[in-house]
Amino acid sequence: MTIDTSPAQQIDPMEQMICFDLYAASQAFTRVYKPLLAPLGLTYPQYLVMLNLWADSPLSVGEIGHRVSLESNTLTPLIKRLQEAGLVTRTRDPKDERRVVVALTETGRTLKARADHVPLCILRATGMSSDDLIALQRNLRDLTAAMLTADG
Amino acid sequence: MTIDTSPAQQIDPMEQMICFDLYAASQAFTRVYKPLLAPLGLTYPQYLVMLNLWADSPLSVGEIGHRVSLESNTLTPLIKRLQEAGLVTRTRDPKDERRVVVALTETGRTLKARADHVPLCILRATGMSSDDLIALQRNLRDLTAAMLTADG
DNA sequence: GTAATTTAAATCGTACACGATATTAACGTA
DNA sequence: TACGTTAATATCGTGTACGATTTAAATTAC
Repeated sequence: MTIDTSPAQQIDPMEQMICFDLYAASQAFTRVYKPLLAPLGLTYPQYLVMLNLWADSPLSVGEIGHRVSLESNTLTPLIKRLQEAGLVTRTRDPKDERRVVVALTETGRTLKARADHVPLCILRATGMSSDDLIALQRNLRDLTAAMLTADG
Repeated sequence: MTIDTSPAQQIDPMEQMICFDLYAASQAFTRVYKPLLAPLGLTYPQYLVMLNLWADSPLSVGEIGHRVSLESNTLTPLIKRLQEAGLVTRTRDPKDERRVVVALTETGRTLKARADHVPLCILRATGMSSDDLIALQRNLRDLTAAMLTADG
């Protein structure tokens, strides 16, 4: 293959890097979410877990992990913090003692009302139209899919 | 603008979230970078720092931080690891003893040759044309700028 | 020229991420 | 039914992120 092998470093190293822009956008979201979630006592990953439980409770650790793309090594301590905050319970599934079932407590369920305004705040913070956001979302998903199937 | 204020939880909670797609895309990049950077003994954030030093050495901790959008609380331990790996030196600036100047060692400079293929591998893994990538990059930067100026 | 302020790094504590390994339960097979 | 395998969590170690505080040097104000 013939490839442009001109040194990358002749350009501003950060200028050319799509991954850096992704990282920056991701961080920008984190910064917007933080003041919205702090009054609820949630971090952003915790909010993602609660979102899924609000939609569907109970869920096993593995089911949550599948939805938020995290594994037990990250989720177990995170969910334990939610438990310490009184938002969820963790119990072994009697049908399959390997599974840990996470369920909302009444406190956890109640918190939902206080979180309902968050998505709209985020949407407005983007300053983008729904159509543009959906287009961007599609681009990001295509990109992600391509990256994950890349043969390296 | 007219906004759909229907409760978020009636849709798949993850489906609607642009921030989740950003996060996923970012993680996908991390996964593609890891096998490329592991042979060099670098993590992705460390690679970002090295990229800047390869372009411009020496740099102060603050200058590096400005370029990679990280602060000393993250950079100091990261740079100490690069120092332990023999890639950089850390010295106080005699002109301003508050500043710590990070400079490449000969080993650090030499590593550049082994990293030169990385950007091209990444570009190919995206499966996107340069034009599409640039367009996406522009979208992401607009989005980031809007988020950071949002009045919350 | 000293005190108050600002600035640059570092330190500390909390919370992700994630590879590797361990643990325990369920399952499949002889 | 004992045994090897698979599956679901948990644990451990390393490395970011980042808010809050600390330290020390430089700058400003007076």
